[in-house]
Amino acid sequence: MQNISEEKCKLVEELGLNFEEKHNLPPLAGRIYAFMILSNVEGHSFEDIIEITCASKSSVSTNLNLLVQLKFIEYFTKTGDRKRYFRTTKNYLRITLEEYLESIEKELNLVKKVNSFNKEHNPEKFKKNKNLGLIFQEYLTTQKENLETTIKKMIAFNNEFDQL
Amino acid sequence: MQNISEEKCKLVEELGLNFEEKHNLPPLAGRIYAFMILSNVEGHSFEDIIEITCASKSSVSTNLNLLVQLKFIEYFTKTGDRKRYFRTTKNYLRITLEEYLESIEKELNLVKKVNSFNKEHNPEKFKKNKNLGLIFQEYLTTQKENLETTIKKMIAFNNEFDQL
DNA sequence: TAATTGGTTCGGTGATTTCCGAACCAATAC
DNA sequence: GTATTGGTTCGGAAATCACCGAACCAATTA
Repeated sequence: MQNISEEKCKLVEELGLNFEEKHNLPPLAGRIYAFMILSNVEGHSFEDIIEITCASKSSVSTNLNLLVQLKFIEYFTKTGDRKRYFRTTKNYLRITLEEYLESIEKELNLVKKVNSFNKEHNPEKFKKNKNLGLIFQEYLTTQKENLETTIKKMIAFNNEFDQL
Repeated sequence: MQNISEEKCKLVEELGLNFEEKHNLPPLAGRIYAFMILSNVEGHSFEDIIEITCASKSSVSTNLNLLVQLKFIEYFTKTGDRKRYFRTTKNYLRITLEEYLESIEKELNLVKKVNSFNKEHNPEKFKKNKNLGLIFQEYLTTQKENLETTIKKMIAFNNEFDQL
């Protein structure tokens, strides 16, 4: 991290680590993405990012393409300029939530499967843990609903914003 | 996976993978834990687990100890028997939720930090995304509350159960 | 045509992870 | 004391990952 304030640098490190974990990104991708979220500039060139992250051309290329492919970032061009400029996609928060939603749905299915497996094959155990299992299922369902309404809110907000 | 039905075997694989991801466990630990959750028997010996998982003594030892240390499982002994018997801890669901809670709290803090950073350093950007940021923060807060009430419910249920 | 720019692809290296086998240790059985 | 049982510890092998540099390519400029 060059030429950026210590505060920003630290926050990039922390936020980058978070993306790394939550979205299974390579460290460099996490840092690039974190940097963009904390940046005011609308569009960073390939070169900018090399300089800022102190990484090699090849690594930056790979990781930028990964982020584009996963729709965390997008790029645009300027006429008469061969460079590509990168920025976070407008919907990055929504994409994050949609990812969570998918993962919660997967877990909810799994929990249901486990519950029904134990109900059939280990009835004693199921009886003993029945209520806990149901509480957990209920929890996941609530999480799911919260996610769904939040995503709807975000979509509504974006639509409203686009019409201005 | 030896001597267990194909259905159980598949579910162990799936559930194990889930634990692996969600709790950052080594694959073998995930499978051991998954197997125990799907099992009726109250207490599996070291040998049982070696046989079931088809893993080496050393790996099983390491991973059992890891699971004990993380409080996913616990062991007990029988008088006149040197073996240790392992079972899932009674509170494994609650522990899972408490882990989630911690991770949500961390994320909520981070989001607040990012919001206040952008508010100070990138006011334009902050203004544009203000509402989205707040919606996200609100979402995290709701998740947190849901977690907290669920944990309380589980504690209450366990207390009630213990008194029987 | 030759040189430069913007970026990609490929082979390899160092770090990390997961598991194994062998040696080992401590408690019990003979 | 010696053998067996139950389990731990240690060194290393195989697999995976993140990153790098060098070679490369395609479009533009000189």
